[in-house]
Amino acid sequence: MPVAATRGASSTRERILDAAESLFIEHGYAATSLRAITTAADVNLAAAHYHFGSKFDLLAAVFHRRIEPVERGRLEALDALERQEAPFSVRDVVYAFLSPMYGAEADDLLDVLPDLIGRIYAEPESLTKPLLEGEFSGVAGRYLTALGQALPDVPPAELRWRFHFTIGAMIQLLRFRAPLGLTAERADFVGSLDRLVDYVVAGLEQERTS
Amino acid sequence: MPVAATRGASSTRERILDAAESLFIEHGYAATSLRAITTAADVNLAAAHYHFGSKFDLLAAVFHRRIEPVERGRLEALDALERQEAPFSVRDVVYAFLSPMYGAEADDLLDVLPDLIGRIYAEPESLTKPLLEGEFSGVAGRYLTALGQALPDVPPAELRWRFHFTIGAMIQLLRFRAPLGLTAERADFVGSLDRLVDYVVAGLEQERTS
DNA sequence: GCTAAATTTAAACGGTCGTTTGAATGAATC
DNA sequence: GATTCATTCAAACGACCGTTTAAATTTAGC
Repeated sequence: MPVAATRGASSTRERILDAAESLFIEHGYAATSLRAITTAADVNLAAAHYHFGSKFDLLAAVFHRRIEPVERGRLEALDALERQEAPFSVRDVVYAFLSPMYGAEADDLLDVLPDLIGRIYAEPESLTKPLLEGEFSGVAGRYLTALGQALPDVPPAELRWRFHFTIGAMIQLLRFRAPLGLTAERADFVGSLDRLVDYVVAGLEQERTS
Repeated sequence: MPVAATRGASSTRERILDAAESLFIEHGYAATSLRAITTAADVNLAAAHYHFGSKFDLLAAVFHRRIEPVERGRLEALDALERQEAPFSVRDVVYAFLSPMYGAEADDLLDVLPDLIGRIYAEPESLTKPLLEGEFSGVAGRYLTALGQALPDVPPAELRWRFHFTIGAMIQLLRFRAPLGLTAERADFVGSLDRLVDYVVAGLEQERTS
C-alpha cells in the first residue's frame, strides 16, 4: 500500500520520472513501455507501479512536475499585470502568458518543457483531455478575461477563436521548434519566442487595413 | 478482374482502409492493433499484411488516400492564381491553400480529413516525418514562393517562420475544431475556416501599427 | 471444366505488454 | 535485539502484439 513518504524525496521516484519523461517525449506514451522506463532508470520494473500506481498515473506525474511551475508563473505574471494601474495591451498579456519561458530561471525549464508540452498535446485526446483539463483549466479562463479587457471591442466568442489559434501557433513552435529548412539552436529559442509574439499579437488584434 | 462493384459491398482493401482510418483517428497509431482493424473491417487478420505489407505501410496508404486529392487541389489553385495577370494578395494565397476544404466537392472530404490530418500531425516525429515529407514536400515550397511574391519586403527566413505558425494555427483548428467552451457544428466548419483566414492573414502580414 | 493465379482463412510463431505476487531487504522504533 | 513497515526484488501472470505459414477457397484465362 502506497504510504506518503513525505520525507526526503526517493531517488527511485525521481529516476523513474526522469526516464519516463525523456522516453515519453521521444516515442510517445503508447510506444513507451514501463520496462523501457525502469530499465533506463535502473530500477526494478515493479517500482513504477509501487510509486505511481499505473502507467497513466506516471504520465500524469511527469506532466504535473513540469507544468505546475509554468502555470503558477503565468498566474503570477497576470496578477502583476492586473495590479498595475495603466491599462495593459494585448502584447502585455501575451508576454505574461509566455513569461515562464522567458525568465532567467527558465534555463533548466527550457531543456525539457517545450518537448514535453508538445508531446502531450500530440497524444490522443482520450489521454490528454484529463491531463489538460486538470492542469490548464483555471489559467485559460483568466487569460481570456484579460484579453477581453485589452480588446474590449471584440466579442467574447470571437476572442476565444483567436486565442484558440494562438495556442496552435505556440504548440507548433514547441513541437517542431523551427520551420522545415531552418535550424534553431537552443540559444535561439528566445528569438523564436519573439517571432511568435509578433505573429500572435497581429492575429489577436487583427487591425485590418484593407 | 474486380468489376466496379462500387455499390454496397466494398473490397477487402477498402474495408481495411476505412476501418484503419477511423481507428487511427480515434486512438492513434501505436494504440491501434491490426486485430482491432481487421475485426472492425470484418476481414481476416492476415489480409492486412497481404494487401499492405506492414502496419506502417497501411498507415501510409490511409494517409495517402485522403491527402493526395488535397495536395493536388492546392497545386491547381495555386496554378490558377499564378496564371491570372493581376498580382495576388496574401489572402489569395491563404485561400488557395485552404481551397480543398472550401469547395463543393469537399463535402465528403470534410467528414474525415480534418481529424486524420490532425491525428497524423500528432504522432511521434519518427512516424510522421516519412509520411509528411513524402506528401507535403513540393506543395510547401511552392506556397512559400507565392507568399514571398505577395510579401516582397519580408525576408525569406522570416517568412518561413510566419508560415510555420500559420500551419500551427491550422492544425489547431483541424485537431480540436472549436476552442474549449465553444461548440462547432459540422456546418460551421466553413465559418471556422473564415476565422482562421482572418487570423493567419493578420499574422502573415503583420502590419504593425504601434 | 481445367488449370493457375489471386485471395482468404485458421492457426501458430516468438515477443512484449501492464500488472501482480510474495519474499528479501533496509532502516527506524521500541 | 526484536518488531515494524516502507521499499526493492525476481519471477510469473494472462493478454495482446505484429508477423508468418501453409492450406483452403475463390477467381480468371483458356
